[in-house]
Amino acid sequence: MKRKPSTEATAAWIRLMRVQSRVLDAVEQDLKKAGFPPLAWYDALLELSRSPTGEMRPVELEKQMLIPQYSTSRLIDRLVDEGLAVRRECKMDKRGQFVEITEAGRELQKKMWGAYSAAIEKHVGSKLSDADALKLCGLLDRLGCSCGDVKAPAIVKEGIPSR
Amino acid sequence: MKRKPSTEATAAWIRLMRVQSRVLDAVEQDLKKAGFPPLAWYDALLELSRSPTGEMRPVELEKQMLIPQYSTSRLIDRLVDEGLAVRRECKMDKRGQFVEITEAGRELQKKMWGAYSAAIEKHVGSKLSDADALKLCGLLDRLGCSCGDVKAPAIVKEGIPSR
DNA sequence: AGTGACTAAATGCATATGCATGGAATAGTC
DNA sequence: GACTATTCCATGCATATGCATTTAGTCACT
Repeated sequence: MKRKPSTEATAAWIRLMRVQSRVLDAVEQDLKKAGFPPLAWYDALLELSRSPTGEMRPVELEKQMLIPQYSTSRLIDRLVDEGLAVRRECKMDKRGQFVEITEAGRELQKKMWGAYSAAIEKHVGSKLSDADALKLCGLLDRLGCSCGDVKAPAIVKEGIPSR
Repeated sequence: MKRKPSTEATAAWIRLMRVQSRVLDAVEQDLKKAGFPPLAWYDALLELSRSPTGEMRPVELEKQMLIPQYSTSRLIDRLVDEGLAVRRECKMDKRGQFVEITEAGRELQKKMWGAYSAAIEKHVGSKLSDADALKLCGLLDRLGCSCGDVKAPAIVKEGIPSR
């Protein structure tokens, strides 16, 4: 295996990091200006709201969101503190628990989507044609295993995406 | 202006975030396993080593790295604490100072590039053809203003990139 | 020369994150 | 049934980050 990346691969990686970081900063700023909590709250609430029963095991949320276990634990803490979710014990597995979204959580998720979708349009949608967006997805898929991912395209068709 | 992004734009954004995050985690893990400090140290040392005089104003470093001022200040603190850089006063502007890379800093930057380049090849280079990498760059450039950016392609030709 | 606006950089305080650890429980094997 | 490895989740401690504020200095204008 080659040990040195080509200049093209290196440039692509650097560009990927810089652009993603810049756009994410802009999106987060838009959300903050609109008075919303961090994007991770939205992501968690979205995953919970998409669950048929409105509840998930923390370990499932952890897998969907691709964050460390201790991050999941603490994110749930914050959602619970704000009344956006509740913890309930899992009868089948006493080690674990369920996290269930509350009505307030569903409301916030919907409201955040309003600002989040506007931010996506502003920083991404207005700069890429649909054809280019599809091309970008295809290229990015080469870098990450997309098969095991949440079916983002299918979910996006619902109009409310997963991250 | 449209308020709602297309499903393609949304999917592209989500994919961008997930893939970048996954690849960055993998790269950071590789660096950590090799016993190196965080990638931000590398970026700062690279910027400093590329300066003709080996020194920069913190505000210049801040602009190159696209990080907040207080992050720059603290990152420099850490580099200085480890003997990788030194702070020197700026005669022309008594408010400011110069940050100069040390020999140890140049050494670390080179050593890190060895592991960093291998990680880029492993997680990016082995998965994208050069043609695809160029396409990816072109698409990403649509999302961010690349004119004012550090001339990454030119820098990459040196074999040691900027982020 | 004086002044107001702006800049460069550090820092206090609060919050978030990284990591390893620990406790309780489950699952698989013998 | 006993035992072991693994899993699920929370958390202590240390470090990093976000933010506003502060201080010292610069610059353009009058």
